[in-house]
Amino acid sequence: MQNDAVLKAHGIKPSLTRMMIFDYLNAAKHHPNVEEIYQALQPKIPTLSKTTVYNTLHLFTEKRVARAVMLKDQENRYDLASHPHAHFQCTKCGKVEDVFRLPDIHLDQALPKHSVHDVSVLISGVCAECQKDEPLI
Amino acid sequence: MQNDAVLKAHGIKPSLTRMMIFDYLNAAKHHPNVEEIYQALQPKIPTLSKTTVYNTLHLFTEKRVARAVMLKDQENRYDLASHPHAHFQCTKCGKVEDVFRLPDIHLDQALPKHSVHDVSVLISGVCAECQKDEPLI
DNA sequence: CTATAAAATTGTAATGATTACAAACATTTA
DNA sequence: TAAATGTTTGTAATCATTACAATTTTATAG
Repeated sequence: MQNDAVLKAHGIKPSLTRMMIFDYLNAAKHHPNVEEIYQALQPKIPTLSKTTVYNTLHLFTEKRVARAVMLKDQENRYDLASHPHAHFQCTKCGKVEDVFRLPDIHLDQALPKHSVHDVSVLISGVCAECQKDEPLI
Repeated sequence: MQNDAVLKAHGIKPSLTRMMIFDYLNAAKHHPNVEEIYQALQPKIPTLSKTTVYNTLHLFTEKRVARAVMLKDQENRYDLASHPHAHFQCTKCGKVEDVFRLPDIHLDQALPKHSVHDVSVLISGVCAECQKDEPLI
């Protein structure tokens, strides 16, 4: 599928700027942040503004074309380390719930040469409460 | 184990401030941020500064008494949504690697009433490169 | 082909969490 | 008791993100 078709399929009008941001994400093997995307594309789109990059990424995320990668760059909520568990965050109301009883994730095969200290699992979606409020889409 | 013993066991001197922050985390069922911890404890410790809360949480995290919870509050790195995978971030060099071949996480039993849109897995530890550099502790 | 409306893009300023850093204070050790 | 070490504090700086209004571009109706 061509890139513009991917955007259209997600209900996004494929403007040039959007296409180029999509292309950049598509080619990037790392996980670029806004600054990086802006610096990379600004020479090609001289009028590009950082706000547009923010807007576009928010749009992509909302329409599920892209997703935000959770990293420890800006950590701001804390848990005692004693009870490992996952977190569910509702995209409607923002509430966070603990999720226990997750299957163990075995990493030995996937990461044989790494020393694993911690595994964070964040599940996002719509909680039971918010599903009552919202009609089916 | 008493709280001060927990701190000592992790090599942290149990000062009053540290004990109270530990107690607060221990009692909190949600995932408080720095502001919240500060607001809750400032009446009890009138001289408390926010910097101390930051310092203490960094210490706790470093000594593995607490851990930072990954949430979508400040999302700043992006991925195309098309290839779900986990991320490994090295705590020494900060490098991020993709991790494929993770076992599927089945959430139906754990979250029967929720609508799950996305699952983010962040593994942290020391990468193969950085293990060469560092002698065994 | 205009005129109008809608959507996309831009730039500036504000916000707010986090960090840097040096000073003040407390505690331990010689 | 003095010196050294560790802890706490306050202020200022940083930096990603957001708010918002203005501008430009694109689509649509007459």
